Amino acid sequence: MGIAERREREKEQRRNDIIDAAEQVFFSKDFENASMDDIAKEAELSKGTLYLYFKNKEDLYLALHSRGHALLLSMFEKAIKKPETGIDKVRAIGEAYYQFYKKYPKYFHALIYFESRDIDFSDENSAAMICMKEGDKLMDILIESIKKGIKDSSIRSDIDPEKTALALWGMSTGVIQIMALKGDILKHIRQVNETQIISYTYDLIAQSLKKK
Amino acid sequence: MGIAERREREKEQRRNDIIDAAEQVFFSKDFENASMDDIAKEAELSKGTLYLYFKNKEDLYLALHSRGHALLLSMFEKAIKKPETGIDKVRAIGEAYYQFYKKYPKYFHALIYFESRDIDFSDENSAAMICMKEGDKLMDILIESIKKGIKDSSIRSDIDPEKTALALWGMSTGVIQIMALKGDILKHIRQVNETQIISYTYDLIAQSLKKK
DNA sequence: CAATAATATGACTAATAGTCATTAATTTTA
DNA sequence: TAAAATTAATGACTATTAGTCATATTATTG
Repeated sequence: MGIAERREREKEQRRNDIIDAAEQVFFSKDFENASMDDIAKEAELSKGTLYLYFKNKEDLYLALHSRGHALLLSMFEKAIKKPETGIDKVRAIGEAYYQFYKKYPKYFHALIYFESRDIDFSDENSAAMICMKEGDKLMDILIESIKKGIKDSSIRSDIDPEKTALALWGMSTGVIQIMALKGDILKHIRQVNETQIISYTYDLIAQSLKKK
Repeated sequence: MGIAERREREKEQRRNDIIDAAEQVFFSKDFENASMDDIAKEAELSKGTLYLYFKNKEDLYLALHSRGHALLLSMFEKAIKKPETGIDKVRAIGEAYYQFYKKYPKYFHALIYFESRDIDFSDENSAAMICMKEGDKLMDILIESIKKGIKDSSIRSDIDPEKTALALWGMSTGVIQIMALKGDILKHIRQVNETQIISYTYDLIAQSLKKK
């Protein structure tokens, strides 16, 4: 059936158009200040139509979250290609994460926005759950790089790859987040610069992973 | 003038009563789902009165943020008393931070909630700015402990206390935050436990600070 | 070209942040 | 102490907006 397929394609297209519009609006105002009417106007659709494609405002925002994840994932995949050793791959992932934040600060913000909200994960097929699983792919890349590092002896063999990946993930997110929000003020109050702090932190972390 | 003083006291008292009510409501529902009408009812006041004491809903929430900061500060101050060496003080601060999250998860949430929002710091005397300065006190304790560690040779002398404190702050917040939000699911998906990850992370960090 | 199915619409509802004219309570003054 | 003045409290009201649903439009099919 060619017609059914075309309709499916058109539906997907429209869905994407809506996300495009949402991106425009969510990125110019923030989640709270962006209204569904704004997005509908931007998409040149009625508000009701938005709700045909997305359960609610949060669901639509999570679609942006997904785009951000996909973007970050591709950056991670690219980042681990060049470095030879595991430790260098890990470091490259960290660097890619920071570059992601620098290039796409709004996407970074979208990612962490939901990290700081209590989300309902009870529904196995909710958009939130799908996001969670996407995040897992990022973790897997990190875990594999750590394992590689243990094998090639660039990383201490007594560390646990999963726990370490989780720790690295939390630590790097935390530091980038603090700089994202307070970087400007910290530059005034203390004499520190964003990039400085990030690479300083990464150095600290790398030291504790490296085989001596 | 005794009367003016009493009025001042009464005003302060009422302000606190409102924060008490807000705490009840914000901690049972979350920021978005708690309404000013709810809080007014809880405080047995009219909604208009709330706006006599607080500029807006965010301002009222920031009052909770302040309480959280004060609580955390007292825990930090207590934590650094016992340990002798600087590195042990730093570790004790980290432990206190985690204990704060375990004991007062709602306060922890209130603290990080605003870390993930873009806040307007343009007004020097805004509640947000005051919060920011309170956070600085926490940083100072950390910085002093690191300096102490350098002096007593428990911490490497080639690190920068300010940058390190900032890095530690971001890292520990990030890890606790990830466990706060996803700890339960991670327990299912991966075989990791919250306390485990936190102490594992702290060990990693401590290793990179210690003098070898 | 009906009849049917799939999409889209926007007026409407309910909820709620924040305001402000009015009322109540307290303090000052004469 | 009683009127005037100041300060505090009220809640009806406005504006905004997430989400719904009966109706209208468009596309498909027999």
